Amino acid sequence: MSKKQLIMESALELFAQQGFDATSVQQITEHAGISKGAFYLSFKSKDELINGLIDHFMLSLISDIDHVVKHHETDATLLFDFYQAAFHSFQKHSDFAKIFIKEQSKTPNEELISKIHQYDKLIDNIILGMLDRIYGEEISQTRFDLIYCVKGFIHTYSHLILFFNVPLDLHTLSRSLAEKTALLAKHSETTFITEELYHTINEPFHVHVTKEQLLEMMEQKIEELEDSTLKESLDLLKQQMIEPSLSPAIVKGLILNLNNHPACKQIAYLVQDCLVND
Amino acid sequence: MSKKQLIMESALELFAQQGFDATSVQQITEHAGISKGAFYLSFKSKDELINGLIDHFMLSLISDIDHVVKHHETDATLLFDFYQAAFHSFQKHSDFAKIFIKEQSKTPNEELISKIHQYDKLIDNIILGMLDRIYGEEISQTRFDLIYCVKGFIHTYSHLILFFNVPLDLHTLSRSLAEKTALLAKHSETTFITEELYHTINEPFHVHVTKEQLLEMMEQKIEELEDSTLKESLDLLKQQMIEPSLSPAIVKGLILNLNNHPACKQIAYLVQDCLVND
DNA sequence: TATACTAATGACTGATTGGTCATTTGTCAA
DNA sequence: TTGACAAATGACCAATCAGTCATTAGTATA
Repeated sequence: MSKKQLIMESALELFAQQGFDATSVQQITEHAGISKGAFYLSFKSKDELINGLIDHFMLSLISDIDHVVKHHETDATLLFDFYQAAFHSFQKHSDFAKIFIKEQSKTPNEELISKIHQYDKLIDNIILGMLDRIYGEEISQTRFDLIYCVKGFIHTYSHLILFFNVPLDLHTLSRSLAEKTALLAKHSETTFITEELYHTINEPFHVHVTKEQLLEMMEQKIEELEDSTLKESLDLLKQQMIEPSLSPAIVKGLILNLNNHPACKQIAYLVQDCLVND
Repeated sequence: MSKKQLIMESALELFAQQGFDATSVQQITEHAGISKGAFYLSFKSKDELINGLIDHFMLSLISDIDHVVKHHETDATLLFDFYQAAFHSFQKHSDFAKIFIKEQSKTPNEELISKIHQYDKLIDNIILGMLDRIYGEEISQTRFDLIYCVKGFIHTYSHLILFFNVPLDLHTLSRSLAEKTALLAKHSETTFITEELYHTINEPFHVHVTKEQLLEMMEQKIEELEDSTLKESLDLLKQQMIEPSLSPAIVKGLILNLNNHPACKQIAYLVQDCLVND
């Protein structure tokens, strides 16, 4: 076993027990039976070690479930096998999994958050691909909500697997979740996460809507809408963006008008951003 | 605002951004505009502050959703109102909620983990009570699994609410989750979490606020409040706790007075627990 | 004004951290 | 045995932490 691997395994165990911050490099090297200096021959810093661990686990998990989804012949047992693969992967790398669930969104390291978010998107895509393949058009209204439900199931039940030392029947669990997922896919009808919302969430950093783009979006919305109050509010706000003339209170009120209608919330958000920041 | 409150609010903001460990007492006191020494006049240690914050938020959340579940007349909209209350509470105390979701089972502080686990069990009981009330025998095989599904839904969608700065329609979200929960309750059949397993995981427990602690909290609240009705209600209930003399109807009315004011809901919950159980 | 008391301060302590580097140890070939 | 080189060490550093305490500022009473 290479020194790097030795360190990673020692660190893993301690991180799972105590978390990143609470585990010192000293502890890691003592646990691995090496000196502090030797640690820094293998890793440039503690952060580099953490990054390496995250990469290792996430790639392992993702390739596990991706393999199941991609190389599956009949759709009949796909959901079941997906859950089975996910939970097995969690169990196999339980120390990794514990860290991942515990330190989900710690904030000292911007790079790390972005990395986890990227992996999360990959998982989303695998789940979405699976659901589309099984249900096709049937779930066109609820496919993004279904992703969140599947991830919610995995999260809560993983907690059970990882943090309670009881023998669990993963076969029954996977069967149970496959049944639940199928029920939601076939009968759920209410859309909460629209395609638009989903894409806004998943690209929050790169999304920069220019003033021109926003004006165009407003124009389009005005044509789509029926309600005259909303149409008028949008039109006034559009003019305000081109040539400010209204008082702040009026602008605020107009934005509130939009906020009251679900179909306009998204655009209200963008308009507010644009008019407040100018 | 008392110094204690000032510190708690300052700390809250910083904890939500950076986490517990990454936030120093120095930072908190600078943000609050007081000296480091003054911090230790209000709190015995940093841990005591953290404990205080957890207690404050969890009791607030629990009393919010408990109130909805207990005082609901028709079962028809109960699920919807439950989700609505939960998400509103999360949004209202979004800094608290962020901390709770981030640092779930983090610190090596044994006491804190146990505390959070105990609150989690309280929430489980409220959810279970709600589900039993709506569906009764119908869900006898799946009631414990349903708890985990409801919590899974709340967890994933809370993530959306808390960590992405987008406008969300909580009304639609609650409707959507109520629909999903109803689907699972009515059609799901596979049991994974048996009664035995559930009780193995959750050893019995009580969050116990002693009478003395509660009296002290009431005392403090009386000083904070302005409204004379609330002050008087609290004072009468305090005397009632020391030396019962009022009729049950009066006590009930006084508690209702408190319930009408958001800032007192949580203390109302505790007082009710104390006076009803005695 | 003098006195008594509490509230508030911030320099300080001792412990711990991530990271460095002069030194030692181990392992070769010559 | 020697010399050359890499591998490994751990004392050390600056920074930071939670928590303390002698001192000062502020306020109310006599």
